[in-house]
Formats: sequence, C-alpha cells, structure tokens
Amino acid sequence: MAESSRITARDGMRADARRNRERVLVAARAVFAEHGIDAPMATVARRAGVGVATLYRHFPTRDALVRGAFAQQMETCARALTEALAAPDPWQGFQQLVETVCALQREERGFPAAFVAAFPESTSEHAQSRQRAERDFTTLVRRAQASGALRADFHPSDLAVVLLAHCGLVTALPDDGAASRRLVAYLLQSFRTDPANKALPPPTALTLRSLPTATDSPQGQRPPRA
Amino acid sequence: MAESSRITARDGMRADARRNRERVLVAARAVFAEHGIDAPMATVARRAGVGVATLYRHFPTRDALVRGAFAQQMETCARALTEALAAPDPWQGFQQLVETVCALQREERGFPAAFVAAFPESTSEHAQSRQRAERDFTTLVRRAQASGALRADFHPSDLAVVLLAHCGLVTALPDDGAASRRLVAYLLQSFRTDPANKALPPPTALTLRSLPTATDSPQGQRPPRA
DNA sequence: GTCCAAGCGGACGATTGCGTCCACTTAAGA
DNA sequence: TCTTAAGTGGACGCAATCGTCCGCTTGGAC
Repeated sequence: MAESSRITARDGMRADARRNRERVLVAARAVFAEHGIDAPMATVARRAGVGVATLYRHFPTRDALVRGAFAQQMETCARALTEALAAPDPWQGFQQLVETVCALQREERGFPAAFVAAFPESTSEHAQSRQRAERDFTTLVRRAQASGALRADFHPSDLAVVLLAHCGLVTALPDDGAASRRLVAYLLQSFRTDPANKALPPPTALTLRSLPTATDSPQGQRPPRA
Repeated sequence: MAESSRITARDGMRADARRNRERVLVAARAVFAEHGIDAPMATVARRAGVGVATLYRHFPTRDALVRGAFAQQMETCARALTEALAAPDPWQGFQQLVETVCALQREERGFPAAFVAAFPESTSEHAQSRQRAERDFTTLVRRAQASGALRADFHPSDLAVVLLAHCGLVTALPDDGAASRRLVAYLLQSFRTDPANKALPPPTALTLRSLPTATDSPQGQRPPRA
C-alpha cells in the first residue's frame, strides 16, 4: 500500500510544499490587496517566488486561491458570531458582530471583493457551516428582539443587505475608514428600537467632490481619461 | 473656408453618422446591463450592427462610451436635485432625491457600475456642473436641517456614502429590488430627526443563504467552481 | 446626375492572461 | 548514502481583447 509510508508531516505534505503553500497565500493577500482579486495569477506566483505550476497545483482555480487567502478572515467572522451569541446582552453581541465584520472588511483590502464573490456560494463543504451560521445568527436576532433593543421588523436577511452594501462602500473608497464607520453607525442606529441618537463618528473629512482623486484606485479597472 | 459648407445637419454630423451614434448608445446600455461595463467593445459594436471602427470613432475610449450611455440617467439625477430644491418641504425633497437616485441605480442595470466608475471624476467639463450640484445639495441639507426634520449632524458627504453603498448592494444582488428598498428605508429613517419608526418595506423574501443562487451573475466575473 | 469627403467595416498585429506539459530538483525513508 | 516519488519552474500553445489602418460606400451639395 505505502499509503503515506514515507511521509513525515501529519498533513501528508512535504516540508517544502507546505512552505510554498504558505508563501503563496501571503503573496496572494498582498497582490489582491494591491490589484484586486482579478490580478493575474502569474503576479501572485512571482510575488511568492514560485512558478505558476506550483501555484496551480496548490490552488487549481483562482477561486480556490481567493478562498484560501481569506479563510482566516472568514474564520474570524465565524468566531465573532460565536462570541456574539455568548455575550450577556444580545444587542451588545449583535452590534459587536456587525462592527467586527465591517472592521474586517475595511481593514483587509481585497477581502470585501472576496466576500461578495463568495456570497452566492453554497458549496457542499461550506453549506453546512453556513447553515449553522445562519441558524446562530437568527437565534441572536430573536434574542435581541426579545430583549427589546432590536427592532421587531429586523429580518436576518438584513445582515446580507448591510454587509453587501458595506462591501460596496469600502471597495469604492478603499483608503477611507471614516465613511465605513459612518455607514455602520447610521445603520446600527436605525436597527435599534430605542433611538438614543448617539453621536455619530465624524463625517468624511473630504468634500463630496474631492473623494479618491483618481489615485490609480486598485481593483475596478479605471480606463484612462478621454 | 468651406468650414461646413456642405453639411446640412445643425450638429455638423451626417445623417447616417448620427443614426449610428444613437444605435451604439442603445446597444451599449443593453450590453452593459447584460455583461457589465467591462464587456468587450466588439460586443457593443456587433449588437449595434456597426463595425468597431465606427464605435471607436464616436467614442474613443470605453470611458467615453460609458459616459455617453448613461448621460441621460445622470441628467435625471440632476433634475431630481433641482426638483428637490423646489419642493415646499425640504425633508420631502431630500427624501425624494435619495429615493429617485437609488431607484435609478436599481432599475437601470449597469448604471451603478458606471456611477461609481465616474465618481472620482473631476473632468474639466463636469467639474462645473458637479460643483453646482454639490452647492445645491448642501443648500438642501441646510434647509432640511433648519426645518428640524433632518438630523443636525448629517453631513453632505454622507450622500456619497449612501449612494456608493447602495451601488454596491444592487451590483451584488442585481435582480432584487427588495434589498435596495430596505436599505434606503433604513438609512432615510436614521437620517430623520423624528424617529417615527415608520414601517419598513418587506424584507428580502430569500433566506440569507439562497440569495443569487449562482445564476451566472452578470458583471463581476465569477470564476468556475473548483 | 456627378463628385468627393465624411463615414464605414472588418482584417490585422500586438498585448495580456490562462492553464498544461515535461524535464529537473529535492525531501526524507531505508 | 541511496533511491524515488513528490515537488518544482518556466516555456509553451491557446484564446480573448484591444485599437488602428486602409480600401470601399454613401450622403448630400451643386
């Protein structure tokens, strides 16, 4: 049989293979952040210091690479949900969850794009954990509503609305955390039953016009002026 | 000089040229709606029933084509602002404005993408009308705040936040007007000083999971599964 | 009807990205 | 140390898109 007779590592990978895989992931995150998830595979390979073949062996499709690159972030999201459920005050948990996920989207460049790309996903493997996440979130919503803090007509699917909208925002204005914080604050506030009208974070410092100033924005190709 | 001695039409274009230009614009809207604004120029030309050269003559860059294709929508936006300023109740005007623009983004496929693509824009030609639009909107905001209906800490730049977020949402969920309406309602509500807590439009009928169901979503290339 | 410049279409070379194939290198068990 | 299969790298063939060039067609003035 010699199934894995000569292999030492527990994951059945040779040491160099594991090392290269890791290097590819690091490079992928960097390149995706810089040029968007549509960046050429060869660029990722070069950045990682490996050949294209190596990259393709570890990640046969761009999709697999994207998923691999942001698996950690996805896990952080999952953890945030668990923590939210465990929080003593369900509204607190809810709020924390939304803020954590949005912060993640805001900070890890390229992650938002990966996030929406992964959205229509129901891959066999993910379907299960996804279903669980949904169930947990619904529970959280019910509890928060029962506590009276979350408006009764909030629907779990509204989370998707929030996250996708937020993705769009941070993708369009990559360098600006202020806008993201502002949006999240507005939304959380209208989710809250009691309109305590807490102070919002400061508005975007820029005027409406002078926004990204065409600084060769990554992702989302920007054709040259006429 | 014979500057335009033999030309009849007032815009200095031959009849067939003008006809073709119009056909290209119609085709561009259709194709952009179907395949996103990154669709090949040749596709637009074929759809219009003209050669690529003709397309390139009328619109030297993809950017010019996009701008041409959605100029009408942009004008509708501008008109909405004018109407909003003219409305007797400034809050009513404000609300109407946001809803009109968002409805436009929701209905005219491809327009959202064009919208965010055009955003960092300050082209000589547009700078002027843009500046005026900004000034007008700021006036509208001030009036609405003075009337007590719009929260005092709303900042004109928040409009950009709303529109970009909304663009992101409708781009990610192209066929679903419900999500868009829901987002707009949430946001407008948190802009309003008096939290009348009006009923929201019904939530997305879908569960969190079964959203676009990978139906070969247009724009935003979707690499094949592993 | 005649003429000619504006307008037209499609072929074409260039560029870019994809994914595979194959000969070479190396980790690691014996 | 020796062996060998796992791992590696980059050249290569293929496909898509871009934007231009050039010879043909046609609107419209006279």
